[in-house]
Amino acid sequence: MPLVEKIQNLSALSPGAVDWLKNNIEALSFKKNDLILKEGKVCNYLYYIKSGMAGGYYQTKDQEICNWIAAENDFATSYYSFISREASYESIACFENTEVQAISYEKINTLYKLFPESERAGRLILEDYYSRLEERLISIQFKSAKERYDTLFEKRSEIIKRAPLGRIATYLGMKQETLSRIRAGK
Amino acid sequence: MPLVEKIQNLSALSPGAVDWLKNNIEALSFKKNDLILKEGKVCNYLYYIKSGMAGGYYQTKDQEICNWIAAENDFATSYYSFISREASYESIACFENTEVQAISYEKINTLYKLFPESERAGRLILEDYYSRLEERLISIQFKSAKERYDTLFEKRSEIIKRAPLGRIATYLGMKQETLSRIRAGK
DNA sequence: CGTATTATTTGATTTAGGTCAAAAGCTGTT
DNA sequence: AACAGCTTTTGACCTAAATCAAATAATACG
Repeated sequence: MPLVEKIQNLSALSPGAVDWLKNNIEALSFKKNDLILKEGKVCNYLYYIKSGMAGGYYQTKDQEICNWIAAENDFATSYYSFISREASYESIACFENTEVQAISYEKINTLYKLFPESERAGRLILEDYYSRLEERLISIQFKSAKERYDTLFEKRSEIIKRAPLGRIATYLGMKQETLSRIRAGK
Repeated sequence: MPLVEKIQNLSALSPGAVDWLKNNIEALSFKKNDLILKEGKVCNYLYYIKSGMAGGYYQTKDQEICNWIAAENDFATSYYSFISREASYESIACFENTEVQAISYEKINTLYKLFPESERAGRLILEDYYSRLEERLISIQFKSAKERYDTLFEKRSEIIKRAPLGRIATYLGMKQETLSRIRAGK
């Protein structure tokens, strides 16, 4: 499903908005391990993954922690940097060769001005980010490592299958060894 | 510091916007243990605490988990419900007798229409909520119970002093017994 | 291919914080 | 003041997951 269709599913857009969007979306291609965004830069794009897989992670004293993992038909951006226009503390990297569609912060704002009904879709995308963050907090605070794994397995089995184990582990808030043992059923 | 001044500190408002705000803010008084918002209702107000203390919490299978605690000069609302217009999963209760100023969702939107420069302040308030949530996730995921307590003690000692221990414990993601032992220095 | 490098698994051990149970301290009410 | 009903503290014990260390397995690359 291309980006425009995905947005349409969130909230209907006028034909004019659809046309305008189609002319203002960029298509980009990344190779496995390419960085889409480097920590310290402002994230100027809302990305949408057509194929492949990418993730956002940040550096702590002694390890990289994965914040989110996005696959086909998922949005991907450094949310806080994108909305606040401040430097991102997270980097975004591709876990596979990845094709994305991207729309810049400026273009989105032009879209809002030209087609006010598009604000609703924009808000829905960003709210979705917020509620995912909330869910993640609740999951880390109250679920056991195995429950967190099982939930991800049910909801996003493509991540379990395709993302690197180390990334999945830090995303789920556990050590790689623990994830490996859970996976082995021990 | 009254609400209007607090907002001015975030982002300057025109004299017209300030006047309009002053005429459209409600002042409300709550007693200790009063509910400001009941779980299941849409949160229609952005509250601002003039005196007292309140907190947001939600019910799990076997306990109430505190999401946030706000004191004098803090904003307080059920963020997700307020922005999405959906039922709140959290309740807001007063931990002390509490005086608040409140502005409704509708009035805020009128303000935005009448005085577009006010959008910036609105966005800053909401971004602040998002980044607090992020900080909390990171803290729960990577800091020990004692470190989490110490951080709260440094940053918000009024909470440590005045909020009920059980609320502080669930807010910090630990058991009350653990918090009590940390406090006793054991 | 075969070897180097990186990713994953397995084993042994430790530990932070949870659980359960009871005691001690507070606060408000008549 | 005395009692009831909270909140907070303390003690003994237990367990999930971390840590440390090493062995395999998978992947990439000349």
